[in-house]
Amino acid sequence: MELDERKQKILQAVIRNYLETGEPVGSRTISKYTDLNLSSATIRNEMSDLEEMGYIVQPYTSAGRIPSDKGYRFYVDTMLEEKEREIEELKGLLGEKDEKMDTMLKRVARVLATNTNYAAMVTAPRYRGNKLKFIQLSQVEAGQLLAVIVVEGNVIKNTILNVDESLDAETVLKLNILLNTHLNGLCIDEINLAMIAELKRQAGIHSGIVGEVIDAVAEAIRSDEDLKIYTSGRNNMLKYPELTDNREKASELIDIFEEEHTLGKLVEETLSDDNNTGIQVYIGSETPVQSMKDCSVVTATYELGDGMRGTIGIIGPKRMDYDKVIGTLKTLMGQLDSIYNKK
Amino acid sequence: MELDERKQKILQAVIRNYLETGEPVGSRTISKYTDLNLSSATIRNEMSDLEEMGYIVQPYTSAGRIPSDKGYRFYVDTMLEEKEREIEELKGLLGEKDEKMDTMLKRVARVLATNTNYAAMVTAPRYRGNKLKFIQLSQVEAGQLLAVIVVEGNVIKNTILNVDESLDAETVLKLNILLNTHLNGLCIDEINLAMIAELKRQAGIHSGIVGEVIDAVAEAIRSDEDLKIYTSGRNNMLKYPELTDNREKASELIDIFEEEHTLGKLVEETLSDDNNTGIQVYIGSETPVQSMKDCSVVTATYELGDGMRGTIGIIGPKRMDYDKVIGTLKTLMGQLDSIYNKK
DNA sequence: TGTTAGCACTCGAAGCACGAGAGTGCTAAT
DNA sequence: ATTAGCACTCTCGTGCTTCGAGTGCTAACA
Repeated sequence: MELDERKQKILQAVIRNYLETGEPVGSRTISKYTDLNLSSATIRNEMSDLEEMGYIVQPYTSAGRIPSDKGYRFYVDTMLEEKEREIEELKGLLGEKDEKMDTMLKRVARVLATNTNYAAMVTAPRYRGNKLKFIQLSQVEAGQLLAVIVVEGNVIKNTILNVDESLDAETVLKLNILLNTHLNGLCIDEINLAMIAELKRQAGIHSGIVGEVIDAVAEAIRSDEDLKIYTSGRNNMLKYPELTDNREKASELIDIFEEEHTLGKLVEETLSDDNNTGIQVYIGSETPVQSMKDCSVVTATYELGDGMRGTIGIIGPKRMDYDKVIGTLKTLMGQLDSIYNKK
Repeated sequence: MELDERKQKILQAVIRNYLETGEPVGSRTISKYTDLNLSSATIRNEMSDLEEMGYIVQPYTSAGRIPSDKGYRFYVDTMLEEKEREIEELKGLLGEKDEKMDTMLKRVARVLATNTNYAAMVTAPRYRGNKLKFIQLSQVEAGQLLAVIVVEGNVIKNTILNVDESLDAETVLKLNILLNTHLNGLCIDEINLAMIAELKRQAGIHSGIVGEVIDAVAEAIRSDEDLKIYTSGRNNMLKYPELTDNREKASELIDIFEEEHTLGKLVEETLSDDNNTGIQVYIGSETPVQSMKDCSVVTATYELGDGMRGTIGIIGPKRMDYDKVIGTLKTLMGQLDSIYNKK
């Protein structure tokens, strides 16, 4: 059977209507809703076909129809109307490139959540493959060495190292020069064992410290551990009865946001897909996280400068307003881009 | 009417039972439950008295009784059995004094939440009145100056300053020495205008930078803005039907955790009370946050060194296991104390 | 005087029947 | 190919009844 234009129109009408109301939609509604001027009986026949083809389902005999995952997928793939939305609140965020990254991201999450009425998550950019910009060792007190590591994009990482020996100012200065001259401008892949050995050799009796610093640098750049995720609006999930009609479901859903590594899975998936246009939609069972099978997730990758990539995600019910969400994300991407890349 | 020993025993039995079951408790239950060897009829009379005195209430005519806020209050004030609990998982946390503070606190929150089955929050210590330990300026690139500020307790704060001028290494070194010699060991109150003026004078043409650094220091120490709160287990709230029997209630409750300044109110309250023993219990309407009037909140203040104080809070239903929660908090306080203060 | 047994009464929870309404699928007419 | 008509199905809300837990009161008892 073929999905001709009329069937498509009906499918679209069913989905649109269901997105709005959340109720199964019947043939009579469609008959009035569309400009097809068909009677409900005709629509019924068509809907029967659509059901057979798997685009819509009946929750129970003689109820209206609701879209299946396949239906949503078709809708998202072919029927979206790009309505570029203006996110007014977001305008106020621009301009402060070197503002603390985390306040910025936190705010982005909040704006997204309140704007869409879904839950939002934003991951801090992962600086895998990114360049080291600056290292600074300072002796804070005897036996305690503070290592500050700055990575391209002004991401800053502090670590306190405990050292046995007490160092004089000059030694610290020497170490700083040593480290900076050799390591600055390199990305993690370029710091190999040979180089570490050479550094240690030059550091002489302080090779131990160099080792520790290198570890700290590796740690700073290693992204997994540092995967910070900001979320907002998880209570929005409670607004959608189909997601939280019983306690366990609700609890499970709220719980997802507690465990960072669960959300991390979403991120992995998104980032690993290199050739995406930037926006990705997971509908129902398509999501990599099993416990979100009743949700849809829309993710977008943002880029700040060389290879610094983070993810923004919106999590909501399957009947989310894909148009709006995708539009919102797109404008947001644009804004971030113009703040961090063009300028 | 007097609250004689028998009445107390009955009150206690009612509360204990209600804490366990969450169901209104009837006279017959008490009659069997206690070692008083009284018939249900007698208990009924006593319960009638207790109700008249305001310690218990009937949710509706001819149902069992549940404790009122006053009842809980009496219970908490006079009837708690200190069962010092061991929090096994917590043992693993010790020893790492200079570990990153925030991972530590996050973990504390999680352990508390899973251990008690309530929601937990932990605020990072506010270092009001705390001493500056170390300042380090470094030129990261032309026009960008990185200021690292370390406060007692190894709380580290980074700021990037944009400066017009490009400085040579020697100047930066001089500024560092200048700042450190004058400011180290001081707390925010001790850095007055006269001192700032003197510093600026000595900095000569770089007085502008000094000004910015001082601002950054002030910002670093100013606690309100930096009030970080770690939460965990908010989905636990969904486990208690009386808190989340309808959507709005649930949503409102989950929402509380989203807004840091709401939780902040609890903290304010706790910290401002100087002469407390360290643990404070707010029952129902006693809490400073209106939207938590169906909850109880148990907060504790922890101290790390000189005046660095933070708050730990457990939020749950009024029928929370006060014994357990208070016990848990107490042992936890002890552990924190031994890690950070004794050592 | 304090305690207890007995009993009528109250009220919510759970179960059941029933009708209304929305929607379908099929058939026959257009 | 479309549509009107109709019987059928299923959910949802409503009202009714029953059940049981629990109370309050009274009268008897130690």
